[in-house]
Amino acid sequence: MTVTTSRNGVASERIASALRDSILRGEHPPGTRILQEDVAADFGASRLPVREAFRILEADGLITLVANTGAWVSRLSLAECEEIYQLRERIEPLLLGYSIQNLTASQLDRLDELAATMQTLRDPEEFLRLDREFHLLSYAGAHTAILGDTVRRLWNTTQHYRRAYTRLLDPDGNRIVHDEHHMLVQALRLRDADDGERILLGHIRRTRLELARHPALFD
Amino acid sequence: MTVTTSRNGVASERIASALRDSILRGEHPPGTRILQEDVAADFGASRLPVREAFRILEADGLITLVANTGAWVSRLSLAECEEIYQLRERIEPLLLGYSIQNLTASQLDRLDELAATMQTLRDPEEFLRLDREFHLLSYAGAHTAILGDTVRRLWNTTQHYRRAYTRLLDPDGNRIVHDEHHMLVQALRLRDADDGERILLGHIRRTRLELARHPALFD
DNA sequence: TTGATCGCGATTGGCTCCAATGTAGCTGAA
DNA sequence: TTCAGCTACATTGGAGCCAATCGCGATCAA
Repeated sequence: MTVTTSRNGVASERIASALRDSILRGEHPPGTRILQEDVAADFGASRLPVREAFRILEADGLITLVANTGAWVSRLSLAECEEIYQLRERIEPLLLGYSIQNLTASQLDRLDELAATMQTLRDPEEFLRLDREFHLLSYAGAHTAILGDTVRRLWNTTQHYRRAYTRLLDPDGNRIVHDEHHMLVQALRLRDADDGERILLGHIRRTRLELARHPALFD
Repeated sequence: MTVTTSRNGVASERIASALRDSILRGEHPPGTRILQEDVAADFGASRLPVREAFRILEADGLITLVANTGAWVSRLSLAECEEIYQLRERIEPLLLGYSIQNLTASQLDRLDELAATMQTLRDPEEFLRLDREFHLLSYAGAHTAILGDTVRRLWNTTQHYRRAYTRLLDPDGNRIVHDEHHMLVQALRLRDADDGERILLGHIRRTRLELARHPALFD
């Protein structure tokens, strides 16, 4: 399941959540302008909660606000994308270490199922949805607020580029990704933190290096 | 120099910036409630830009918003503080590696000066100001947006606890801190990234362990 | 034809008023 | 005395209106 639009909270948070999902689904590519009035009309609200939602998404790094001018879906330079992947190389193994001790049997089964399903998928958008669920679920055992939010923010910021990259992955690249999924789940099952962190680090590093080979995807 | 209230941007950003500084200066201890109307009156504005400023500070982790209820200066649990320090152990050496190549001679001189001044200071608030400047300046050579912002956010979130901790540091603890300052500047001067990262890592780790010995500072 | 300048329209920023919600204090009965 | 329920107030959330600002296009001169 994708992240559903939360019914909790006030309008600004609901709008931010829904807008975040639609940006992550690729409905607004990087560089697209977003008008307060359009969003307000979509949600049947006034512009005020939309302005607050924009502030939330700006802090998430998903949109860029310019005073008196407007809001645009954020673009990344290749350098910024590399920064994010270097950060993830440092942080995610730590988060996985927290998570690996507490994953339940049903969560591990679901991870297996996701890895198997992704192997046979043809649709890139469906792949991205499952990949996101795999990613979030593998960290679900870590009962951390700050660490988890930090990783989630970094992941979201690069979603557009993950999409573009996924669409041009050759069959061999796909095979590597699928192997990594299966190996990671196996390490999680064995509660082998060292092995899990090693596989994860390798995956992130490999992706970072491959993205660097496609500078045309960036500004 | 403290972080000055930016004159750039619109009211909500100016208010957020000024409020951030005053929280970091300790004028609103953790758990303090902040009313929209009070802030609006302080800045001669209506509540609207204040509401946007609150959203910005919430994303910074400095205040906590509860719908229909109010805003409070964030508190940290010991576990969250440990999370932050573990993150910093992973991230800051990376940031220092970027910075060490580009620090100018005048920046290095200022770092020397700061280290020496802090050694003779008696006033904790003045120490915190200089410590913050030292921290920011040592990373000034890193021309990174995302990495730098992430570290700045983590640093800000723990400022209250750094304050409380500084006030109860014994003379021996102070001596260690001062030694670390001087050693770090020396490594920076020699452009010795490995040594700089080692010293920085040791400093953060030591502080994390010492904070864990004072659980009474936290919730 | 090209460049700069002026003005208009589109869009965002901000204020005031009103509605909704949560909290605290009071009243009453067990 | 204590606890439950109710009422009133303080505070936040939201809508509409007006002002400020920016970008774009038209106009004019070189």
